[in-house]
Amino acid sequence: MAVESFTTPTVTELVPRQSSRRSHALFVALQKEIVLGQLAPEQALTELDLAQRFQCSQGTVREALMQLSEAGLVKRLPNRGTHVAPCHADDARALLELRRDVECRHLDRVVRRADAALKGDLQAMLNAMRNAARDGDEYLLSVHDRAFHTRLFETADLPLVTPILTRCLIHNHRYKILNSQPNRALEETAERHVPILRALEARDVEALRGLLSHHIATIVDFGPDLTSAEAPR
Amino acid sequence: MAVESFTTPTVTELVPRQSSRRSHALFVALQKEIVLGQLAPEQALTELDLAQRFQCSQGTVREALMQLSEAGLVKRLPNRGTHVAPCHADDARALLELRRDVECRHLDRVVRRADAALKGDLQAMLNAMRNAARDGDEYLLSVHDRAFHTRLFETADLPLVTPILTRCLIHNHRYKILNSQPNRALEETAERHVPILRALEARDVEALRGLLSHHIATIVDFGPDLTSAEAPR
DNA sequence: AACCTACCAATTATCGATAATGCAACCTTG
DNA sequence: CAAGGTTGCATTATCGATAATTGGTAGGTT
Repeated sequence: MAVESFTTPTVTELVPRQSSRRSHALFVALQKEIVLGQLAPEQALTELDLAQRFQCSQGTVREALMQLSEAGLVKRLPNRGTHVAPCHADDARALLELRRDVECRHLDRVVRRADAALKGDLQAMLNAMRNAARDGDEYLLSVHDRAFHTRLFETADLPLVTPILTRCLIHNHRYKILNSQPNRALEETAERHVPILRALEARDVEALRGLLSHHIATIVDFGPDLTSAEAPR
Repeated sequence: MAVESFTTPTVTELVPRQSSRRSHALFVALQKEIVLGQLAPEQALTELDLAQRFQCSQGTVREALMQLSEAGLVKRLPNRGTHVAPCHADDARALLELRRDVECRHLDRVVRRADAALKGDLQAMLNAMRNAARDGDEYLLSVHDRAFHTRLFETADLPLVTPILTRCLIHNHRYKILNSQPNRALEETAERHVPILRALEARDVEALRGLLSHHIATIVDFGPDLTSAEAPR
C-alpha cells in the first residue's frame, strides 16, 4: 500500500478538464434545472431557444442534450424534439432497488481494492456535503452525495456498470428533491455517510452491506416494500 | 401513401423513422462492428476518419459516437478522443446479474399489462430469430433477441428503467459473441424463447420468472455463481 | 542528466448556414 | 360536410470551415 501522508487527496480528478467545455457547462446547468424541477417533466426543449439563452450554437446545445439523454434526464425523438424525462414513483422505486443491488453486490471488490486515496477522497466529499448542508444548498449536497457513492463504487473496478449506477443516482435524487419539502434535515443526510466510511476503514464487508442497504432504502419513504427485501448476496 | 396489407403486426414501430437518419445508420453499423469484434476493445476511433469512411460530416459521426456512448459501447474523453469500450468478464457477469434482476423483478407488471399486440410482436420477433438462425446470422439473431426482451420489458411501463436493460442486453450479447465459437446452436437459441411466450400467454408470473431467470443465467457459462442466487422477489 | 519551455501535429469543440423533416392548418373535392 | 391532399412554419439534421485543446518533441537551461 502506498504512503498515505498526502494531506490533500486527488481531488484534481474530480473536476477533470471539462470545465473548459461549453457543452459540459450547459449539461451541468440543465441537469440542475431538471433535478430541481425548474424544468418540468415532459417540458419541451428546443435547441435554438437554448442556444440563444446560453449564447452558443445549436450544435453545442445538441451535445449537451445528448449528454442529458445519456443520463436519462431527457428523451430525444428523431425530428420531434427533446423533452424532459418523466418522474413517476414506479420508476423511482425500481431505480432505487436497482441502485441498492448494484452498490451492495460488489462490496467485496470495493473493500479488496480500497486504499488511502479512496479514504481521502471520500472524506473530502463528506466535508463537501457538510458544507453544502450548512449552507442549506440541497442540490449541491446531492451533487457531492452522488460523487461519494460513485467514487466508492468505482473502486470495484467495473467500468461498464458505473454508468448504470450514475443513472440510478441522479434519478434517485431527482425524485427525492421533487417530492420533499426543501431543506429537510440536510446535516443529517451528510452525517449518514459517517458509519459507511467507518465500516470501510474496518474493511467489514457485511457491516458495509447492511449500512449501505439501509442507507439507500431510507432515502425516500416508499413504504415497507424496499426494506422487506434483503440486500443481495 | 401505399396501402399496407396488415398481415404482419405493428412492426412499423420497431424501425420507427430513424432509417432516414444518417447518424443512426452509422450508429447501427458501428454497433455491429463493435459487438462482432471487428472494432477491437480499446481501439481508438477518430471522428474525421469515420466521416471519410462513411461519407458524411464530422458532426454526424459525432452524433453516432454519442449514441454509442449512451449504449456504453465507447467511452468519450474530452479532447482525447473516442475508444471502444473494454469487455472484461467481471463486467459481463455483473451486467448479466443486473439484467436478470431487471427482467425478473417486474414480471407482475408485465403480465398485468400484456395484450394481443404484445403477443403478436413477440411472435414476430421469434420468427425473425428463427430466420436469422436458419441463415446462420448470429448477429441478426442477437438483434431480434434484444428486441424480444426489450419489447417484453417495455410492457412493464417503466420507461426510466428500459434504457438500463438495453445497456445490459447489448453488453451481454457482445460478451457472448466475443467469447464463443461462431454459429453455435443458433436454432436452439431462438427456440429457447418459446416456453417464455407460452408462460406469458398463460399469465403465469412465477413460471415466467423461473424461465427467464434460467434463460438469462445460461446465456454465457460463468460457472455456478449466477445460478446459485435466485431470481429476485 | 534532469527539468522546464516553446512549438508542432493531430484531434476535438464550436460555429453559422443550409437541407430535410414533421406537424398542423388550410384548402380542395366529392 | 367529411376525406384527402397541399402548403407553410417550426424544428431538427447535416454540412463545411474555423477555433481551441491536447500530447509529444525538440531545444535550451541549470
